[in-house]
Amino acid sequence: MTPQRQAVLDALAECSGHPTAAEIYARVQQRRPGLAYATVYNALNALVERGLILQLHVDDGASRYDLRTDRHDHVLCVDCGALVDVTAARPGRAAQRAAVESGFIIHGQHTQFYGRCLSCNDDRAGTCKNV
Amino acid sequence: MTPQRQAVLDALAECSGHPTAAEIYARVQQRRPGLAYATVYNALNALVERGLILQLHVDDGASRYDLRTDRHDHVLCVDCGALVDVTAARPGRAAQRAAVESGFIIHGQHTQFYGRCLSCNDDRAGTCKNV
DNA sequence: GTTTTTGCAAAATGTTTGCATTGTA
DNA sequence: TACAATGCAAACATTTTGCAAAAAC
Repeated sequence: MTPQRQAVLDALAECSGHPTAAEIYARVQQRRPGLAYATVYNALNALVERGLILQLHVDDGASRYDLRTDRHDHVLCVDCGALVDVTAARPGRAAQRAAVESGFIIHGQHTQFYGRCLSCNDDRAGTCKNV
Repeated sequence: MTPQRQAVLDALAECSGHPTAAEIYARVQQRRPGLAYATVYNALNALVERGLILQLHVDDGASRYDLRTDRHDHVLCVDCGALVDVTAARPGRAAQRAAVESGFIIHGQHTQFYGRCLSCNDDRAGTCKNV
């Protein structure tokens, strides 16, 4: 754990929600100006490999990173892109059935829910603050 | 539905599994040489918008496209990248709990299972044909 | 003293855009 | 005629790579 990686981890902790690499880069600049973009990616990849953070692929944009590493699922607002953690469903039956059906050995699972957040649902005018 | 979009749809149907835009582009070249890469993307986006195909974001690489539009889930081999359809779990309880927990109105859900396919599991030497 | 990491720029990858041209309703 | 789609190149966004210098073990 180098100072740079710690700085990236700190920046991730300070960002609310599930920031992208770009957001983490912007935040980390406040503490360690000049830290290279590539180093942020290096650090993020290293942290993901070590299991200290999660990398999420919620849509076709940039990856988002998540400090929470226990098993949990996510709800995405299709209007504003807000991403919220939710308690994971028990793996149970679904994983077992998927294993039988596919012949795969299954290690994990992640469910992504799609919907509309409270703000986007209340006012259809698009004044949701998360946009 | 233009001839180009039909050609893209045909190419998708001919590709086994869940091809990327690049694979679809390569395949469509056989029928309509010279069809532009951007047109393939245009066509894919138009088809996704119309609900004729699905766009999947399984990892940080290229999007994969899926002819199957009924609700179903996917199993990903973390070694070779093979992606297999499986029957979707009933939405039921999990979605409802996610809605309560997040305050979102939830329209849909997709579960991604992670594991290892039969080939990758049998021989750890990496002779899996899907790689 | 060897191995890993950083920093930088440049490359690779995946996708979209601007715009003139073509085709279609 | 109007409207949308194509084709092309170039732009854009995201992420990785190559390599020299610096730091860590």
